[in-house]
Amino acid sequence: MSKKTTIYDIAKELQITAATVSRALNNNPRISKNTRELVLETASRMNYKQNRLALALKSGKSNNVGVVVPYINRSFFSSVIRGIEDELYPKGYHVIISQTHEDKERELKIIQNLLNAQVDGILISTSYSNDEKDKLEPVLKKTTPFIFFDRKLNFPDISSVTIDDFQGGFDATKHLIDQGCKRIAHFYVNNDLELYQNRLDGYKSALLENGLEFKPEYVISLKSDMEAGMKAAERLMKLPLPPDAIFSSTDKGLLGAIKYLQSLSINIPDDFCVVGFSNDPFTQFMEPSISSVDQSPVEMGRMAAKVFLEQMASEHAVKINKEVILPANLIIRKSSSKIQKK
Amino acid sequence: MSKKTTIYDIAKELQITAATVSRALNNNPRISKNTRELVLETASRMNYKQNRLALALKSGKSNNVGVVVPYINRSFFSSVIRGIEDELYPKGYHVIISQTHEDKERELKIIQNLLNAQVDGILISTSYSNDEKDKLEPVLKKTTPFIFFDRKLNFPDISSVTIDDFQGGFDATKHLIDQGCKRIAHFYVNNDLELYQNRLDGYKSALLENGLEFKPEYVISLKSDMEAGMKAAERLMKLPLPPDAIFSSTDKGLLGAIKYLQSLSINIPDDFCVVGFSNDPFTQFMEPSISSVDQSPVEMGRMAAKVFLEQMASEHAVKINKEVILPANLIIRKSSSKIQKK
DNA sequence: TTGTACGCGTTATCAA
DNA sequence: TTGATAACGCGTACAA
Repeated sequence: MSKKTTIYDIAKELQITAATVSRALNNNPRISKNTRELVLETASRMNYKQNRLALALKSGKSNNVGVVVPYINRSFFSSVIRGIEDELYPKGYHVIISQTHEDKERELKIIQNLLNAQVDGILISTSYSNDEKDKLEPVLKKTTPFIFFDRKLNFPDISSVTIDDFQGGFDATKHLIDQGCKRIAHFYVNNDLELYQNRLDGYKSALLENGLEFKPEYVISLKSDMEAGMKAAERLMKLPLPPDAIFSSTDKGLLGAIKYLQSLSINIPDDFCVVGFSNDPFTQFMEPSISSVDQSPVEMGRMAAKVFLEQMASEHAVKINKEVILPANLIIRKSSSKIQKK
Repeated sequence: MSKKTTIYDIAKELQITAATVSRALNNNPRISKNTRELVLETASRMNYKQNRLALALKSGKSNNVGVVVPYINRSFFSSVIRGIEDELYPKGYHVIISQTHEDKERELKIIQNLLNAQVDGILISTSYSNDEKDKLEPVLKKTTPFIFFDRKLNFPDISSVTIDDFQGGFDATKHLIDQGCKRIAHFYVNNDLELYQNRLDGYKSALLENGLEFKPEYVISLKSDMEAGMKAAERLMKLPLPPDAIFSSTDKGLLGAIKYLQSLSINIPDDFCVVGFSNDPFTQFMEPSISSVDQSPVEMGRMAAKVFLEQMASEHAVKINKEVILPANLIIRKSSSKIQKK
């Protein structure tokens, strides 16, 4: 209805000047207790609300932070955002969400757009690409702080928060070996994100350290969905010497494999053990429940936010390049508990 | 590095005035083709980016929309947001996310905050409360468009997008009856959100229309978690005449019940049928897969965004009060397929 | 302690 | 077709 009240309205009402009102509102010491109280009172009576836009324009600080993810309704990403928001909201920041739909072009546009909107920083989990590193490069040269989480790109001077994917891959594989599995296959997701490579490396390393041979035919490249997982499992089981376990870089892919194995009446975990990656919520509800490597998404979000805040605090200092690597936590459930299941 | 270039920088470079630059940039017809091209060229050369903040202050339109939910990492809410963002981003809007943590005080502060940030509208799924209707009321009187989705409050002149919870409850119950279930229990979530009441009403209505008696002892109030679901099921099964089916308003609660029933070696669906509500992703992966009422969250988000856009389009017209009710879709899976399961 | 004046980056109005 | 100027709402350096 009525127009929004500004400090000018309050000033007029009180026969003083807008500057005085501003001072009163901002707890500026250079003002009498009397007028301050008067202003405060009138402000609340007139239902005054500060216009953050004007403040932002004036100060050059919008108090908005952009968060860019492929899709916000993926459990992992929404949880990271949960963490970011939890950490940033109390500090007065608002979180602006954008989804790239796993599209590199769109990602670039989104970043430009956020920059136009004068966000104070951008937290991003980048989309797949094919050697298009350069595309993002010019935009990263800006003064606006960038922080990668989970899916990072290797640029100098850009901070990142990731988990230890190598360790995750290693632990999962080692765990399967400890269960007595001898022929461990791996579901690999084939794109340019180095995190999948790291998990694969962890897998290899665990095999070798434990005297098991690395067999290329046991590594299947697939997309992260059930369908692909079923096909991958089928391919594996038709090998002359089929594996007796799978460590999968994707929970969804693993799910497909499980369905396929069950259709063959293969018992999990007695005949075949599996471990996934991501600890997607559904893994704990399945029967059997699925072991998976947890990525602590909420923690990751909080940490990314903290790194951003640090960056802001050290204002004009040299650009910080902080690489935080969170631990990967293997969650052992029934799907790989051959030894002592209850 | 270098400061951001403004239209003044371009103007100076070209020895013209900022107004002219602005006109060129905005395809204003009142400018010569020559200078326009010159400006456009120089702008891109100097890497000019429009400052949306200044534009927002000037125009009174921020092109930001606030979205308020209890927690963004709940599957349902993150999917609604997915829909909202998908619809709004192409129209040039940015989505600002806030979480109430199911806290009414916080919700109010968040709304004030978003209003201060000059958002063009607020899409909200409200938190539980206890008759605190009034608390939100003053803030809803603002000119800024509000739109409720899923969890609505009954205020005049406020649009809403919900699903037909009554129909959902009715269909789920009717389906159980069709499966031959005679003693159907209901998990009810007890708070002031009318949607749970509507589901209960649908349940009652289906019973009565089909000649089944409504028994209060078959309706259990609980919170939406596994623990509560287990206890609720235990209580039901210790009744002199235990039920043979459950229609639950919450998937998580139902999950607990299923775990309990399975611990009693009760076979689902042969001995006992269950249907949940929300179609949480995990329901389709379980064994047996769980029937549930789908709420089309992404669609709901898109629709809420559309209603907002309509509201914006009809600018100074009378406040629109649009109540969109989307259909509830019962998804039948194994957990309630007693008759013709494959 | 308070008022005056300016600038943040843009667009719109009016005049030239 | 272009220029000059005001205005959006706020905070602050400077002057009083």
